[in-house]
Amino acid sequence: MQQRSEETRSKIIEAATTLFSKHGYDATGVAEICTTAGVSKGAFYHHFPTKQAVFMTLLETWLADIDTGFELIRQQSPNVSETIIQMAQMAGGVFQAADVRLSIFLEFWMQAHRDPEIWQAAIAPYRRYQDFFAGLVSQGIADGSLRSVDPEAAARLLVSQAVGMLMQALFDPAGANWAVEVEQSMRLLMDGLKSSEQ
Amino acid sequence: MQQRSEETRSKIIEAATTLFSKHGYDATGVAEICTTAGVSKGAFYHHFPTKQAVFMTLLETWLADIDTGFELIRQQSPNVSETIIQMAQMAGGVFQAADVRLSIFLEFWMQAHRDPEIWQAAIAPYRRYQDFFAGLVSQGIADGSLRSVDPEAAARLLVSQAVGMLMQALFDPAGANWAVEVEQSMRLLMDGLKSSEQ
DNA sequence: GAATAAAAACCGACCGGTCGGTATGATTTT
DNA sequence: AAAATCATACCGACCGGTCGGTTTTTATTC
Repeated sequence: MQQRSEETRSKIIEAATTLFSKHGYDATGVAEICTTAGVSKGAFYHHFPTKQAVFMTLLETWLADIDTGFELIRQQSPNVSETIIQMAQMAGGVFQAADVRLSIFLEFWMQAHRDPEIWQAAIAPYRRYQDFFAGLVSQGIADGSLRSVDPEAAARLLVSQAVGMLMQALFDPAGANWAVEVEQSMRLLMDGLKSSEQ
Repeated sequence: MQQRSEETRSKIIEAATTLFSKHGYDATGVAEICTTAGVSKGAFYHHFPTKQAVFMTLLETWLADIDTGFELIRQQSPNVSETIIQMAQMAGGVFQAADVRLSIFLEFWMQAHRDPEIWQAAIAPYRRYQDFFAGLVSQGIADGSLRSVDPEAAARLLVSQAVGMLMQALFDPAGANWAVEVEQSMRLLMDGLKSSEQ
């Protein structure tokens, strides 16, 4: 049994998660992670080859979470507009619960912008989301619920909206009740995309 | 004459601008800035009390630029939808020309998120933009060109869209011709906000 | 199941190097 | 010559990562 090993590993990840989001990636020292996790530096470098490796692990976890969440929603709701709004609501839930994760996304973007390895790990799923929404919009157009717009463009609109909201919520958390605002904005946006017949 | 003094100061700012955007704030050392600017460390700390002060100076410059740009556009174009789209186009211009500045905004957000001083310097103009667009939308509703929506919500939609596009352009510059995409998305969005009569 | 060997996990002192900032003196400008 | 401006050497703190050694777990043998 490697139970102890898994425990330390998860303790490291947990500590890294909170510290990265609180102080950022660069500002968080490996030593700090270790003390917070109640683990020695040796243990840290036993489990992860480098600080960046921890970051990558976190990233993969977040992305996987989002993927499953999206897929779940898509299966449950047949209506396209409602699907998208529900996804926004899910994002809204993330806003509230996870000050923790949110900053990491930002930090991650910074890293991705400079580090080719991280960029590769990120650009793929990112483009998947683009396609995902384009597919949703196409579906909506096909079933007549949405106006006949360019699905790619509409998808970019949706993704931009989500990203922008995420950013604002991160930047000015107290500026609004973002969980509410997200839904409101999303409905407004989807209203603009709805076909005039319904 | 303080001509020499001004020259060194501007050389420092110029070097800091490019280096911050290329490697980020943390990763850029004061020494690096100095060598790039062809200036000694003593000169640096004669002109700026701290590295952060340079950053703040840059920030104020960007914000002032945006402000004047917006005001200019608003004066030139009386039509609300067109005004907003033109602003988006201006943003598109920024996308292309200024890889330089773009990353700094992101970096700036990171800093702002942690440093109360920077946050204060940033949140004020940010909320100004929010109000600015809310005002524009109100104007559009009043003159009958826009649907009767909540101006605050619509403004948030617009700001989110701009922010989101900015982020995507930064994150995946080669993923699309963003100058074009921005206009397209903005038109799509504004179409959704237009009153049905025109 | 006790003993033992091998492997995995863990510890914490330590290293090379970097960084922001300072101290002090030289050089220019007025 | 006084004041502003710039150059250089330097400091202390810190950081990511290494390393030799210790403890704990697992596998094996009797």
